[in-house]
Amino acid sequence: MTDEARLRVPRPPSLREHVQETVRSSILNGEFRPGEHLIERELCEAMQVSRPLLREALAHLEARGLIDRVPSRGFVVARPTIEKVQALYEVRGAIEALAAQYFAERATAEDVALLRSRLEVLKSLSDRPDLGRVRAATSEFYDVLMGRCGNSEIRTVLEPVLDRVAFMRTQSMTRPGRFDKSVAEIGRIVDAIGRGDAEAARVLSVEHVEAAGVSALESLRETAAAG
Amino acid sequence: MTDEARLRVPRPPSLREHVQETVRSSILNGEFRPGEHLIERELCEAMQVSRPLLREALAHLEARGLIDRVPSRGFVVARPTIEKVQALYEVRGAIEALAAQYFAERATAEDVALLRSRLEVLKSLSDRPDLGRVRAATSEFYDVLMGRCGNSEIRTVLEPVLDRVAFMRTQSMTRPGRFDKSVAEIGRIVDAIGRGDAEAARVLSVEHVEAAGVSALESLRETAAAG
DNA sequence: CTCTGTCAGATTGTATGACAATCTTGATGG
DNA sequence: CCATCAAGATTGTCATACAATCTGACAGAG
Repeated sequence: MTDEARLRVPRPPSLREHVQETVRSSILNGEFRPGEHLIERELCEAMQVSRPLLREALAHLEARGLIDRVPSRGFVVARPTIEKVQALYEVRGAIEALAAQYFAERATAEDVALLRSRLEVLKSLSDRPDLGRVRAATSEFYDVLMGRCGNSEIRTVLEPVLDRVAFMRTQSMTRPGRFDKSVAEIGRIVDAIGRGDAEAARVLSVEHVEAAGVSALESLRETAAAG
Repeated sequence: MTDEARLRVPRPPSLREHVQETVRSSILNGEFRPGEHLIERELCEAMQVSRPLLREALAHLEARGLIDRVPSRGFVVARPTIEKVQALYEVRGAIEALAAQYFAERATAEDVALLRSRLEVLKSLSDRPDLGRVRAATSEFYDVLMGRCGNSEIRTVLEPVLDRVAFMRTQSMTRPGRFDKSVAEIGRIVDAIGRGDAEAARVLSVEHVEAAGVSALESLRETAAAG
């Protein structure tokens, strides 16, 4: 780490950043549904910010693929199609596998311990899987995985992908048995990482995301058929 | 493809999109140098657009990692550090390998032929490697690879990564012998794809990007030492 | 009763102008 | 030569405006 980074004094997040994160989390936690039209004036009033500022934030989220722009209609929350979800899970698998591999190869014992502790939180939720808690714990697990895998750019690439399948993930997590299975799979990945077995961590990650993708697609097909 | 997509009438690109692409290409072709401060008023005047519009475009580019925001100082063209470039090449390798693998597994004969034709253009530049032409031909090659590999999301993830190493790539391409070697490596990847050998395409891609990364890091160290 | 054309309202796309907060620069004085 | 301070430049944010476009409702025709 350079001096520049070490000595940086923490700044309060800019207003725009705050707006951005507010909209983002509203989408991630399902407050804004996929396909929903985001009306600028309403959002401005709700957050008490100007339209240019809001539009900056929305442009940011658009670039991350979380919302789509429809010409002359404005922004809508990105709607997952089967094809897109399939593609996203494939990409997610490749990147997450890379993260797990590097984590096994490069992380310190302390990093591994931290990852284990995040896994324990996930395990502890197994009996009573409250959706909000599961989301938070999962997000914290990934925060450690992405942040300490020894590749600073994995986060910038993986985070948008995770955001875009967040909606699917909460859906598929509510399928009976899927959450427990998922936690068990993650546990095996962490075990491999703990052993320093990068190849196993990689393969298990690919398999984990593949299984998650199958589950997500199933629930997507169900809701598509139901709706 | 749905009717919705087939019947869509082409819209002129919005002004904002145009601004965004103009700034992007100015960065990619080196008109704006890494670390350079982008002064909003100047850009507005040069492009004859309003500041809110310009800032929307910049917010978009910031989300893609092409420019950085420095609090109270505005936007600067992202400056590649050795760590970041290293990390970006690692990520690029994983994603590009996935693209090559899927291309080998999923693309039609027509797709492969198109990819080959793009490779031929690259080969034809070997004797007189004009930088602009090389950039254009490389970009067209990747356009086919990303667009026809059978995973629509690889582009959304890989394109920003390629943008962010574009500067390094042009630098490393000017190293004696690197361009020819690179084209030869790409040729072997395309051959593997042509044979439908997905595993070979994957491995060769990883190796290709690794070699490119080594070359990029070498030239980065040189310029860092020189500057 | 259904279809089509039209019009009012809502919403976006974009511009202008403004102002406080902050940063940079250069001048001033010790 | 160094420290200090003032002036200028630039960003962060806002309010407002207006034309272009879309939506939905309504009226009229078949």
